[in-house]
Amino acid sequence: MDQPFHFELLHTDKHTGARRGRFYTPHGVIETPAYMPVGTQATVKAMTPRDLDDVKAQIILSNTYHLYLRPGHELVREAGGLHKFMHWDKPILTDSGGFQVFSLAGINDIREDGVLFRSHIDGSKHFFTPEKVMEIEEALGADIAMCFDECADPSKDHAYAVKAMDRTHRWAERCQKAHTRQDQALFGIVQGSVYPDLRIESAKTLASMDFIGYGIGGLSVGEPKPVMYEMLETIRPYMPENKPRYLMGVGSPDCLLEGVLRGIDLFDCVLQTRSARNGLALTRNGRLMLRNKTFEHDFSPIEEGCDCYACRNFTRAYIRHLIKADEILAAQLVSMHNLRFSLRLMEDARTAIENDCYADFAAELLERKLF
RNA sequence: GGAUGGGUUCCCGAGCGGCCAAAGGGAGCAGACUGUAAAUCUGCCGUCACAGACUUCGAUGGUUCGAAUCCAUCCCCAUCCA
Repeated sequence: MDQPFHFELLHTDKHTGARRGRFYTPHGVIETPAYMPVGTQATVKAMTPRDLDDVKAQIILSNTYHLYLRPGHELVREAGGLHKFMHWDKPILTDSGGFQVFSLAGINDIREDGVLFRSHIDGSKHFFTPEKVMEIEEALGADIAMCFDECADPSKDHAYAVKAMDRTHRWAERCQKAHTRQDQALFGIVQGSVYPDLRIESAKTLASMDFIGYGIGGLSVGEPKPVMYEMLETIRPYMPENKPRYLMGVGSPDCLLEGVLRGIDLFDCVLQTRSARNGLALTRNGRLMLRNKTFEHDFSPIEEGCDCYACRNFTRAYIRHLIKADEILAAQLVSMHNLRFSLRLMEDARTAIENDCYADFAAELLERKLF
C-alpha cells in the first residue's frame, strides 16, 4: 500500500554524521537537511507565500497554541485547512504548543493530564491535553503534527527533568493513540533536558514507539551551545536511522552547521525572521546590524553573491534608511535575505554531504564566526 | 505703540528658591534576539583628568548662604488691541 510519508536516507557523509535525505509528504518532497521558516500565526512574518517560494522554502511551521486561540482551529478547518487558509500548498508542520509550556511558563499550570494555559491574549483558561492537541492539529491539517510535549527549562534539576520527561512520554503515547489522520505524520519528541542519561532514555523510549519522525526538543532554550551539541551526540546512536530527526527551535547559522554535523535532518528557528525585523542580517562573514552608522554610505548589497531579491536589488544604505524610517519594507527585505541565507546554507550543506566534504564545508564556515 | 503669554540641554516639553546636569517623549548611538506574548526589549545620550570636578536653562546686571526658578533692563517669539 502507498504510504503518504516516507523518509529516504540518500547518503551519509563519509567523514561525519551528516545525512542527506528526502522526506515525502502529501504536499511535496523535502530535501534534507532542511531549514524550516516559522510561521507561527499561519504566516511567516513579513513574507508572502510568493516570497517564500522565491527564497525556496520547502516547508514551513505553524503553531497549534496560537492558531487555536486565534482564529480558532475550527475556523481553519472551515477554511479547508491551513494550506488553503494561508495559501501555501507545500508542506507544513505544526508545533504542538509544547514550546509555549516553556515560553509562557509564567501563565500556565502543568498537570499530569495536560497543561492549563492562560491565554496571553485575554487571560481566558484553556486546558490542553494530548487528545485535545491532536484534535486541534488534525483540524489544522498540517503534513506533520508534533506530539504535545513539555519543553522543560534546562535550569531545572534532574528530578524535575525526569518528571517532565516521563510525562512527555505518557503524553506521546496518548497522542499516538488519539491521532487518526493518515495524511498527517505524527512526530514524537525526545526530551531529557541537559542530562545525558535522560536523553538516552527518552530517545530509546520514543524510538520504540515507532513514530514517523522525531523531534529533539528542550534544546536551545538557554543552555550553552556545547551542552546542546553534547546532547545531540549522546542520543545519536539511539535515534532510528531511517527516520527524520528534527532539532526543534534551532537555529543560528553555526548551530545549523553543527546540527547537520551530528545527523540532524530538519531545523526550524524564528531567529532569521525575528532578527530581520530588528535589523540584523545574517551573512557568511558574520552578522550585520544594518541599523548601524557604518552602513550609512554602504551601497553594496547585504551579502555579495546572495541571490535573494533584497541582495539583487537593494543596498545596505537603502535598507538602513528603511530601518531608520521604520518602513515595513525593511522587515520584508531583511527577512527575505535571512531566510534565503539559511535555506542556501542548507542547500550547500546538502551538496557538500553528497560529495563527502561536509566536514571541510562546515569547518570553513564555522571559522568565520557566522553568528 | 499698547496688552498678555513665552524663550530650558540636538528637537518637543516638564520644572518655577536648595533633593537639578535638570522629568517625560522624540531623534541619535550601541547591544540583545534560537519549536515567536517580539516590526520587540535593553543600555548610553552636557564636558572632563569621570565614586569627583567643571560649564549649561535668551542676554546682562542684581537679590540670596544658595537661582533654570525672584527682581531690573535689554533682545527675540506668539496672540490680541491700535
